[in-house]
Amino acid sequence: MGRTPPGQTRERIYQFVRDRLLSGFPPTVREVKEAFNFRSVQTAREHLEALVNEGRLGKEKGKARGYRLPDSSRLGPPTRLVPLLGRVPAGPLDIAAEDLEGYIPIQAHHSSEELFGLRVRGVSMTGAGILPGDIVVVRRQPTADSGDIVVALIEDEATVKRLRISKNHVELHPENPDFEPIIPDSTDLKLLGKVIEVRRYLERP
Amino acid sequence: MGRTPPGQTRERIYQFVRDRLLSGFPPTVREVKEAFNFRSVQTAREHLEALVNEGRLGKEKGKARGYRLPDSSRLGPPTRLVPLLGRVPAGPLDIAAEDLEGYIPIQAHHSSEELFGLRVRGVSMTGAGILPGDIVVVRRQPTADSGDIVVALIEDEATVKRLRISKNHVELHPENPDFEPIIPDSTDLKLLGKVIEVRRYLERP
DNA sequence: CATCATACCAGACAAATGTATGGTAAGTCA
DNA sequence: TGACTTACCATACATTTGTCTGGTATGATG
Repeated sequence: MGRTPPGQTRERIYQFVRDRLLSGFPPTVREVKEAFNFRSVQTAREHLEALVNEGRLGKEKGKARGYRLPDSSRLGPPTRLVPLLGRVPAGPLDIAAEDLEGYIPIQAHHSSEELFGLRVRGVSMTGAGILPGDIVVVRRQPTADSGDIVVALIEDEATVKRLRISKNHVELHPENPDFEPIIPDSTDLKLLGKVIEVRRYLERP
Repeated sequence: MGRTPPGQTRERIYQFVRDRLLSGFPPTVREVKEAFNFRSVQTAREHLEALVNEGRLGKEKGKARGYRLPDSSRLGPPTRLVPLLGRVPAGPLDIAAEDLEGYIPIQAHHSSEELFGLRVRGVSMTGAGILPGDIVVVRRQPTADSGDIVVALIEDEATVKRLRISKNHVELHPENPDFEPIIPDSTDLKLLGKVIEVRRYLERP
């Protein structure tokens, strides 16, 4: 019976399970057994239980595929995939397939948040470090605070701007001196949400 | 026996299952049954099977939690958690616990890539849309091309700059007119890697 | 040497989970 | 009206999956 030094297989099992969990399809104990060519399910199970006892994995006891990444401050909030949209619907996030560019992984602090990604097309926000081609991650909300960077729909066209609220009206400010603020008619403006994250991919895969 | 118009429950079940799959924990048929207060497992199963027949869900037949998003759903490359470092080691990525600020989820195109995140501290790259507090995602590599944005160690201090390579020497250029290019002595320079992504979190959790 | 901790195996059992069969009820259409 | 489609319910069975009990073997330590 071959046997590895203490801790070596454990570490490889942790990485296998972690990768499976991040890919969205948790393994069964038997899948771990097969992945490592053990002859016994119990071998896999003992490694997994040890990882749970060390706090590196969480677990829903007795449930199929029940191992989880733990909710710990080290790993941060749970990760989920959020749709990257080519076009934003005005209503609820019923995503038509042709509007879906892909998905991006986001650490979501509150699971009730409805998030989406949108690709920036213009240069009106370069002064705020938001360049064409960047992706903004937007939390859907119908209102925002003055000073927030928001995504708004004006006559069915989505735009990223800084919101300025005064007594009588709302303004959408660019962060680029070549552009003028937009003062939309209130019936033409629909605020979609607040930009909570900006991402730039510098390299094509 | 209450009953909804055709297609309405189906749509809500699709969204429930899709969100569970995007969050990384696929549901059992019984979990769908309970989420929708059905009295019978078979009700949930029939909706799920219909979604499979419509091509909106995939499935590993006979497997627990076997429903999947179909391959056409453009999920992108697998996600991994990449360490966010407070200090960059000059050697291999053996991370001391005090240097680890947390983890960020990255879609990794090549599993052999060694990645880390680093928080930007200065204003020398604002012209390139990289602001203080941003996180740069770095792929460890010992060389890069002229024009790449890189992370380099100069006298044990990590800096983010644009690399300029000429015949005789290497320069590290800021993207801010208030700063001068750095022309390091070649023994003082260690190139750690290339910046492949920039992230800005606009909101504290 | 005995003891302990760790890494593995074998087999059986309990529970979770997927699946199948038979059914009711409502709405639409010819 | 009958036939068909769809949305639900009830029950049972088959299979997968988690768990437990008993075991061997190796290396380190007192």
